[in-house]
Amino acid sequence: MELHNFLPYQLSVLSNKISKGIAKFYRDKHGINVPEWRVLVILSATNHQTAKDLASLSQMDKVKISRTMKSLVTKGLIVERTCKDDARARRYNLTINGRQLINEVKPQALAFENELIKSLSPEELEAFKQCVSTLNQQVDRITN
Amino acid sequence: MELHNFLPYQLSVLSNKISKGIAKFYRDKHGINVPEWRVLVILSATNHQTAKDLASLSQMDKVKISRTMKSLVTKGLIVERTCKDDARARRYNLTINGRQLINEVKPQALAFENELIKSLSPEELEAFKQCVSTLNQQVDRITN
DNA sequence: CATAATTGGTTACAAATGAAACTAATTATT
DNA sequence: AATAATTAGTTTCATTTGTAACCAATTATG
Repeated sequence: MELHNFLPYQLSVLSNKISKGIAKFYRDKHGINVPEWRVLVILSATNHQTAKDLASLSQMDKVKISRTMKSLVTKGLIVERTCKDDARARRYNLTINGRQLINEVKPQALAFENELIKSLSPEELEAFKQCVSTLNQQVDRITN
Repeated sequence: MELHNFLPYQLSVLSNKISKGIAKFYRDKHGINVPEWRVLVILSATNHQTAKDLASLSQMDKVKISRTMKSLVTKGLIVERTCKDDARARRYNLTINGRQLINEVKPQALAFENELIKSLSPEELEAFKQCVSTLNQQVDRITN
């Protein structure tokens, strides 16, 4: 077994490199981290979610979400509103600033992704994404 | 932009799930973590490396390696020997215990990988690995 | 309807991580 | 050969993360 040929390792290295590359855009210029970025992206598509929703949509655990929401509120990027149907929960919405940030960073993130997948042909990319999806289901099957 | 369609996100989720799945084997039973595991795997293939070598081979930074080596020595899984040609460096070798651990965990890790890639056809897998490699080079190109 | 079980979210504590400053040895430069 | 620059590795400190315990509200059960 060579670490370099071990798929889990290869994926980990690749994924970390990519994440770091993109994080650079929003960390350096806007001082937000990966969990914050993910929550903002989700809210920019489907506003007005609860922490529980966001945890599920982002695949992050509830503790991380809790801390992230607190931080985003402090930074003025989202607002917290009470939840009519459940007094334990609250719903979150982007503020003007939050939306502005997203509108600024999103194109850069997409450009990065584009630059990246430019190295694959459309067919290769399609097949690749399909594999990622298949593998994802398979891990779930194995680990549950 | 939907987070679920964003390749960097998909890869991150997949990679983390897989890593956790494998880490379970060596964490629960042997109390070692991912960096420790990686170093042990490398040493099991090519013993007698310096910290610098291990950092490069494992793609982890020198601080993490430094801490990992210390911990592995403490756990009796590797031994530290002085380096003839450079008094700053030392070389590391697996102990009997270290080798035993690797021999026990490696098959489980490989079995996990096998179970995983079973979901792809040999051609799909080949193409997938090729893409991973291409993307890796492309990230390096972009970020440097 | 009272109580038990569950659920949404937070807090506290320990461990992991990253960046920068640091020490000591080596190599390069003059 | 003396000094400057680089390199191997460590330490320190602040930030992030994970686990478990926790509180309060909701739902289920007898």
